[in-house]
Amino acid sequence: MLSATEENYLKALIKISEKNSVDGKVGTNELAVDLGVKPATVNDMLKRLKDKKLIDYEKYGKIKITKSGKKSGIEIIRRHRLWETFLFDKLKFTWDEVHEVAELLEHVNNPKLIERLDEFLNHPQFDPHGDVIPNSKGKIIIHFKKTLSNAKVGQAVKMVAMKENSDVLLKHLFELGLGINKTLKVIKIQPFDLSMNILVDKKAITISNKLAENIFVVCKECKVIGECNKKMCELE
Amino acid sequence: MLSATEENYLKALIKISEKNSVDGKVGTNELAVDLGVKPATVNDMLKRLKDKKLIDYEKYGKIKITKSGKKSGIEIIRRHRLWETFLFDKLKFTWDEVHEVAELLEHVNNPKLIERLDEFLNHPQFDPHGDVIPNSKGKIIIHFKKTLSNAKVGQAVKMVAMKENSDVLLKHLFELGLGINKTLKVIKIQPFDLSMNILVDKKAITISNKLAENIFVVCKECKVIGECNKKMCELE
DNA sequence: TATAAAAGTTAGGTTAATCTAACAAAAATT
DNA sequence: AATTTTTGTTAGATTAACCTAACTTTTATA
Repeated sequence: MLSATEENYLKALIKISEKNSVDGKVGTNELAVDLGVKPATVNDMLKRLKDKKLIDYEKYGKIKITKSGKKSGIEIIRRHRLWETFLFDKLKFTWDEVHEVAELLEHVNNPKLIERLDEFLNHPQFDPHGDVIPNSKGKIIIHFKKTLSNAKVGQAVKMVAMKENSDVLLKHLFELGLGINKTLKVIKIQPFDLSMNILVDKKAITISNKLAENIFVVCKECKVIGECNKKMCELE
Repeated sequence: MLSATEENYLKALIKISEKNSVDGKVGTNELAVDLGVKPATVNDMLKRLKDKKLIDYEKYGKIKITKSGKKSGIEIIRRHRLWETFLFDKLKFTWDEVHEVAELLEHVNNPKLIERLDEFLNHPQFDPHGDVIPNSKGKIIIHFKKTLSNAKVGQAVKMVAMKENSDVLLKHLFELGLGINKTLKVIKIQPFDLSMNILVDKKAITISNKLAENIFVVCKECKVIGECNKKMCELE
């Protein structure tokens, strides 16, 4: 069992090591700054996290999260992002309000709660900030996050997710014949309002720029979600 | 600001003093047993709660919660019961599973979260156990909780709430012309399946016993919710 | 390369929440 | 009323999470 504080350390460790993405190693001060505590406090905690085998760490060395630490940390991130999605989609919080509240809710540790919440939210893939929600196995499906509004005329893209999961959006997409895994080809973009003429299932439809901004796509080459990489991707 | 532990002490104090309803005073051991800690621990906490003016307390005397303590405690109970309702209505937890999870969620202290949740759940008046949910002003509307299935032939009752707030139930009630504050008069009860013929807005309808068990009513005399008292009430 | 700056550590202290063991007061019973 | 039982209190420890102040190691730079 992890305390809320320990969970926050793991989360911070993952966040920082992803930013300084060289070798994923983090310093004591860096962690202290991020968590808003003193380096001495971090030092205490490092001993405990090491005892629990959540980090690899030697005196005066750098901190590296272990596999088990990362697994736990990703679970916290999953909870955080699911709660953010709940607050945004269901309770109508704005995207800038959700983080603070999710920061509290994420420490409620009950696996069934999270699975049911995920189900209730329709297994969302992105939180309201557009960050990927790790799945229940702790796998982060990394795709090259771009909205349809980034696509150029002539490009073929595949829809992989939507920014929000509201009933109105879902219904609208359904009526247009749009959905996850559909291939969309951009035929024309109206310069005036940026609305798009696109081809879906051999049918031409028109969608507004607002809608295009809510649809996440990958380039057609990225056939399997998660296998898209920057060099291959046609989308900027 | 109250810690989760302090919140639990207040909740326990309200619960126990309502049970031993003579003068609402509680003993140290009693509290210790309820909270699953040692009396010595309770003693420490009593000092802190007294400093914060949440309880009245003198050495070797009985504990009495103050007005301010009660206000905070009722707020926790409100959160708890709203979360229970959420878990039951939306996440399809069973009524016996909700308590444990709500016990964790209730300590997330964010007023906007609770107000939005209340709204999202359609301002429920009862939790899945049938306990009253205090309103946002901390007022507990006490009505004589009985379901329509308790009414006798010829009785006129007023609908005050429903046991759950699921979409299916809400829709069903709407289609039948039933809703909060409607007056219902029982015309006949079928002995075979206990289904009822009732009069609503001068229209006769038939409802199943299952539905009748999900509708909370007060006797017609209790015109204003909260002013119903046992002696007056026709319902047993 | 010597030294100053930055980064990291240790020792010792605090607070909340818990404990055990010993003691004191109040209540119940003989 | 005296004694036993129950109830409540105190003192002293522990653990997690924090702190400050002093110290040490590493790194950067003059």
